Amino acid sequence: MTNPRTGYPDGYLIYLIKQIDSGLRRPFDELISGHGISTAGYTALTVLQSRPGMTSSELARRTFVRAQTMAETVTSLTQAGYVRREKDPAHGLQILLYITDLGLERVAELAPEVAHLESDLVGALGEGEPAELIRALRACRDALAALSRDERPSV
Amino acid sequence: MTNPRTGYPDGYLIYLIKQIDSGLRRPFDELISGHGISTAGYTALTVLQSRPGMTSSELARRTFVRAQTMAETVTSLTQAGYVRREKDPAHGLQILLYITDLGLERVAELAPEVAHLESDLVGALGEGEPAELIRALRACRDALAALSRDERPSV
DNA sequence: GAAAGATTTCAGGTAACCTGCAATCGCAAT
DNA sequence: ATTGCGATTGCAGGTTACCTGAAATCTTTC
Repeated sequence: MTNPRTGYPDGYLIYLIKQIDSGLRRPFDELISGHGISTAGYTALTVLQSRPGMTSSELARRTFVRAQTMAETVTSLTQAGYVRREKDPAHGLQILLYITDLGLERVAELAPEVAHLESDLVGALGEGEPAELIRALRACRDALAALSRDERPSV
Repeated sequence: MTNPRTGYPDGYLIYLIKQIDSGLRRPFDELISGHGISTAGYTALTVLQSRPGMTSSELARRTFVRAQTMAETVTSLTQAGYVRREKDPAHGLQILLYITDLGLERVAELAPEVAHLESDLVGALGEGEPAELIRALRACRDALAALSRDERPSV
């Protein structure tokens, strides 16, 4: 009933994460809709901003979705002019993705509002706690990545 | 660009939460499908387990979804025999929800596997860190709840 | 007792996932 | 070299979990 690793009921951590994600969905969608971009698209765009030249499949692995799902997202971003596709000269098969100036513009436009929502989210936390929270969540994310590598090398 | 409250780029905390939620989706779905229950249904069921006698609308507020959405989930749980609906004698309109023995059975069945997934998730964290993480996430959840109360008293 | 608010229900729609299948290419081993 | 395997990409078809809109019923408030 009570998980010795967490000190709370089994599944409570997972429940909390799902609950927060659900609670973010609406305010987040409100922010970005009206800027001509979807939630999935925004996520992909921010990853491409910090890591230009990824393939769609790499992007899919990083965000824990199937390659086919990410391909759809990337297609609409490309059609909107936020992402540019370039054939990899070394790898005839792969197509490398780059965020365009227009894409950078959209992300920059949204940054203040996203930062504001994030500040609301951590508003009740004390000094240094948000950084600590992020550190812990990164460890969880990495654990999940290791899990999905082991269990489904590629489907 | 960098949020002074988090010490990380704007939106990174939100990104991490969405990423982890996405990473949990597949292993979690794998766990519970095959036990005749959906993700949304499982969530509602665990809440009803700890707080019997809620209305569907209350449940909706708690999980940050619209009342109509929760009504659908509750309908299928009722049809499956996991939830019992009882007219509130004091409030002719409200219908109170109770988890049934069958519902409790399903939740109990799944508890070990959910606990295992959760242990994997926090596997890289040190002594006492999971409890600290949960505490911080609860504060974030409460901040979100306050937000949604203020901005949309009820739509 | 009428207006305002909340709960429930029905109807219709969408975003973001999924599986399955096929074509193409790189790479390694026979 | 050719055969076979894994990875990337593309196309087709579904599902889940959300959403809005609108109406009926009941409670509360003025």
